[in-house]
Amino acid sequence: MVTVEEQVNILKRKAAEIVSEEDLREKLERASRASRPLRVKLGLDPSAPDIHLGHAVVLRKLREFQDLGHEVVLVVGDFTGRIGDPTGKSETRRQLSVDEVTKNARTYQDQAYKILDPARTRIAFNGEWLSKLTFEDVINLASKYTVARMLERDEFSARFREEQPIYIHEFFYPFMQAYDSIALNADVELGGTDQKFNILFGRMLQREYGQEPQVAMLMPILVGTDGVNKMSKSLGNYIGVAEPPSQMYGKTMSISDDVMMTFYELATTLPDEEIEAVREALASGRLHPRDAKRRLAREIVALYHGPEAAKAAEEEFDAVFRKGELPEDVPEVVISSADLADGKMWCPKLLVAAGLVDSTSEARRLINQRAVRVDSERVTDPQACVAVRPGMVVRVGKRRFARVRLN
RNA sequence: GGAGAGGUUCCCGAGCUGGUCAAAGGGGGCAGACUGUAAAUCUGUUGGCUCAGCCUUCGGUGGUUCGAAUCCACCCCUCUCCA
Repeated sequence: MVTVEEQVNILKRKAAEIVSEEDLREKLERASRASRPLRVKLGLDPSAPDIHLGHAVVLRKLREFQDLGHEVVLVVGDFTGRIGDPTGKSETRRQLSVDEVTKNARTYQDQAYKILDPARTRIAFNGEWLSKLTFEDVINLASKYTVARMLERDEFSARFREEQPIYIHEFFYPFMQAYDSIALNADVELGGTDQKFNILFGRMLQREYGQEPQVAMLMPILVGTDGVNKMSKSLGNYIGVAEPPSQMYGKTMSISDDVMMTFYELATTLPDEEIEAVREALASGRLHPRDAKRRLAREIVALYHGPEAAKAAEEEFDAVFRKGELPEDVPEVVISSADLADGKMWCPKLLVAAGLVDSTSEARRLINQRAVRVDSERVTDPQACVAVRPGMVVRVGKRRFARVRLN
């Protein structure tokens, strides 16, 4: 049996903030005495089902709760998703159909189980309770908070200051998320530090509804591969947990040295001492940053695909990018022989057909920029026609490849 | 409801005394050089089309004109102030 103190120590590791640690300890104590697990909640956005290393930071913490015997509830925001959330400006976020939500939730679940223990995970859809609230209920909820306090939220205050529109219904998102906590009677809610407002909101609302407030556990936000913005699907700077080993490895190698240690801390499960050792070796110059990053990439791939795959990914990476060889798994594209004239095809057209570029205009530009190769022959003339042979490899830039198959 | 400011290409943001505007500049993206597929730096490119030309773009719809992102009318949307 793990003592409460030990639990607290495990759980606070790597957390950015806990509101409050005292509450957590108390809840753990009571739970332990009553041999009842804590109910730990995480909300999911059903519109972007791909889980990346940023999510993994939070999921891993959830896993720790599970390993200590607690219960995890993943709340799929199907209701929230159906309403559509116009964050930012003009583009109203697309409303999702019921089918899409279930499909996305499924994908999410599959990916999340790479980290979580399915046996101790419960999935809930918030439409289950939110769709039942009456207008009166909603008004009642809304009466618990003031506009001024709502505007304390960073995102709102910034938009207000910059005279950007804030729609009334956006004020309801914190209420919805908080109500989830009430509906579940959550003991703990996890999230990134960017969720602080929403999660604290849950605490306040639970108190209003006579529940014991949940503990807010905030995990650090992982930066994306660009090293600047937070990792997110929409920014395209993410490494997905479901990505193939070679991509994971490559993407990791492309992050900047500056954020490498952050990745060591948040994206690997290495013990603190190991990470410290790497940091010191780097600082003293004993370790080449490239080699530190190679190790990082191996660690990350191994976490999701196993050590074998990590090794293979490294070998392939070396072959492709250090020796300039072709990757093993060049995606095949089928070209219809009906599109050929005399066995040849206009090069820009070929690139479009191969799905390597979006338009012939783009292809022309890339050819002019000497970025296009057919079987390692550089194409320099945008007018060029190339003889299309099965098995030939078309390449754009360093990382876009396609192997041609006829018909 | 009234008064004012605004809606421009992925984003920010010029242009708005009508043609020389596919639209300055910056950011981001992509590509090339240099490298460690790092960063920094330099260079090119960034609507589409078999492309020295043509086609579609500047909130929407109509109009004026040989010609409109630029002028006019109406409409839609955002922000500020007043009520």
